[in-house]
Amino acid sequence: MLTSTATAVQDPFSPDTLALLDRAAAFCTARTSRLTETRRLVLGLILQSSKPVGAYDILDHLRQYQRNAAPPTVYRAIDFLLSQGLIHRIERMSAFIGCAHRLECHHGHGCGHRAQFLICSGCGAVSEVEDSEITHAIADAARKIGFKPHQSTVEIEGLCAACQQG
Amino acid sequence: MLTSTATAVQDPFSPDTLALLDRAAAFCTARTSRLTETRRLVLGLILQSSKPVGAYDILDHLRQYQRNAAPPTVYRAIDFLLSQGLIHRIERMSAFIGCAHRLECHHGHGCGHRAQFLICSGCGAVSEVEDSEITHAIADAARKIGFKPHQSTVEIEGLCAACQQG
DNA sequence: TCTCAGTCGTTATAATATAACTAAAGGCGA
DNA sequence: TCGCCTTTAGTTATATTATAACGACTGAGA
Repeated sequence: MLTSTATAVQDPFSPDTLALLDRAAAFCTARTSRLTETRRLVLGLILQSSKPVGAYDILDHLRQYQRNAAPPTVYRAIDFLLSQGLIHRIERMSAFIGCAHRLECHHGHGCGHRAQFLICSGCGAVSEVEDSEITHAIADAARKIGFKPHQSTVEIEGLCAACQQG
Repeated sequence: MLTSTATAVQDPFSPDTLALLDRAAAFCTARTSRLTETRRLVLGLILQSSKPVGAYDILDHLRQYQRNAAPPTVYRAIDFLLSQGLIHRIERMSAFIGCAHRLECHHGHGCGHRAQFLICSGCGAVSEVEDSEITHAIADAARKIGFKPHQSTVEIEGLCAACQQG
């Protein structure tokens, strides 16, 4: 058994997060994309947070594990994770959250990417929903004016159930 | 009649823009808010553009008329115009466009603020719609999970009718 | 083994936005 | 009109978010 001198910092994640990271690794393997160590750390840091996290917050935490991490380190990982649909960017906050549907649902990995986000101005938490009424309404509205939609951002700011009690 | 030495730059706006600025001035007067000269210039510069404009683009142009304009000059004007609903921020672009409904419709000034934006990745143009299906779908989805919505951002990226021809 | 695509380290800088403090201008009641 | 107070604007500095550019390393396949 190794003792602690010069030992690298332990993997910092909770069992829940570790389980999600395992799913993410499997997901990437299936797509022949590579969840490298840096990418895995960044994803873990995002998943670990109950709120969206900014790139420089991620960087601060990442530096506990990789002393020479720099902004491009984080942004490259973020770009990868976005491209795989493993995280989402919340535009209003310039921050990132894990994708609930990629990693948490048990219905397989094929779910669409038509997510909407509910941002609580009380506690800062963001929940992701996939509401087909919204999705269809958007598609219809676009079609009506001859616009061919490719991707949409829906961010709803307000008060979550818990914060309405306070 | 004054001749041109040291004359201030002429008001730079097209007749269309000037008409909109007149409406905006009336709108502000009615609300007892003040469309000051700087705010009017910034609004004019935004309205004049067919695409969303960034704060520093505005600043560059503004400096033709106010040599000592600085970032806060522009951001203060933007904050005011946003607060009056005279412009919108396009989150995905960190840029601003005039509010079509405040200034262009002839149905009075009371229209709601539940706008959605269609962003063309071909030409960069953004059009604003107010689609009640989308608005209702969002309200319903929020209610379903006990979330009290306050404001929402809907930005749909894709190809406009014209750019689909190309 | 060679090569190529992909990934990462590193430095510098671009682009967007705000803090903080001072001064001027405008509205308003006495 | 005067003085007071609120709003607006000038100015400097800095915070925050994001990308450019270039070289080195790595791992997979020809």
